[in-house]
Amino acid sequence: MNNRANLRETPVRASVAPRLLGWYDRHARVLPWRAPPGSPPMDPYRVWLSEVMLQQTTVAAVRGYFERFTTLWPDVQALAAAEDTQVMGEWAGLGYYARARNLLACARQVAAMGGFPDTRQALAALPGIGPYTSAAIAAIAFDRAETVVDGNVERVVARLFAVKTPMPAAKPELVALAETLTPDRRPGDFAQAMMDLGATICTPRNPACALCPLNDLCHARALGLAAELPRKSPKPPRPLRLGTAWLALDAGHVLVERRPAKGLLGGTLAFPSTGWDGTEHPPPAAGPWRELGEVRHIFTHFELHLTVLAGPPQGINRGLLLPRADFDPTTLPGLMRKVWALAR
DNA sequence: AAAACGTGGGT
DNA sequence: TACCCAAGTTT
Repeated sequence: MNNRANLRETPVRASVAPRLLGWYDRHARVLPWRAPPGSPPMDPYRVWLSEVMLQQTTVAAVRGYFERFTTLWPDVQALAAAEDTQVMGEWAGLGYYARARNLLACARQVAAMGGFPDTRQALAALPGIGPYTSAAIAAIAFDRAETVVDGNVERVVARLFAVKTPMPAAKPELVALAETLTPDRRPGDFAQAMMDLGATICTPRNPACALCPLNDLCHARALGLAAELPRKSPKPPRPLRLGTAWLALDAGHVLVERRPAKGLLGGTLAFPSTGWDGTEHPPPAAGPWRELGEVRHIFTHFELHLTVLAGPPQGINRGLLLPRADFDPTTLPGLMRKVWALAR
């Protein structure tokens, strides 16, 4: 019998959840969207909002946004009634703007339904809620025994069972293994415990195995492989793209435009620019233009160098000429904040 | 099913 | 500096 089959057998496998829950009772991080261990579940609205914000995003980055959103919109009905542009403006800087568009679409569906559905399947039918988020809301907000698999859980499980298959090919195997660990009692706390363990102990590099409540069960540790798992396939190189942005402004006005709803920075407020894939666009005003400088920005799949030109807001052929008093640069995405910073 | 989709912090 | 990574989803 190999090690993995052995670990799957009951006594060892069944000890994971109690062990982890005991650790969580003592070490759970305190977070604004989280109920204390063993407490009644948090409001589904806050669970959902935090989970969407946390998709591919750090806890530190989310805190302020979560605070502002819940202050502005204390429940899903309030959010459903919000203006699209205000929600996009409040999301600005957090990234992955499809999340904001889906968030609002989801809020409106949920408000129309009279509240959040309480099953994973029904949750997964809503915009912006996929396999991870549906399981997380079902487990954390509704106490359902769903298995929640994010990047942390993948790493913990890959190490616990010493899965050497590279990601992302290993994903189905890791999900199946994770399912064998999910307890019927306190599944929400268990899910958060797995994620906390991955975030604080079972970290990508330099895992703190000596502090891990599961260290004596961990096959990767026994094999001296903990820090090397999960393995990953090599990433493709990041290409460089070039473009131009135009800052048409004077003492009283700034020219901006709303980007198309789909695609990169979809639905966000921006300064007019060329496409960044070689697509040319004419200047949005008559000029003359002078070069302010260059902005460099790293996206997930390419690097952008944007030449920024400044000129008077005359002979305008597109966009929206905003009075400076109505222009708030904090409603711009990160790239466009860098462009604006050049003007000051 | 591979690629698109942001950003900031850590090493 | 360069690269990795973070509570993924959509098409």
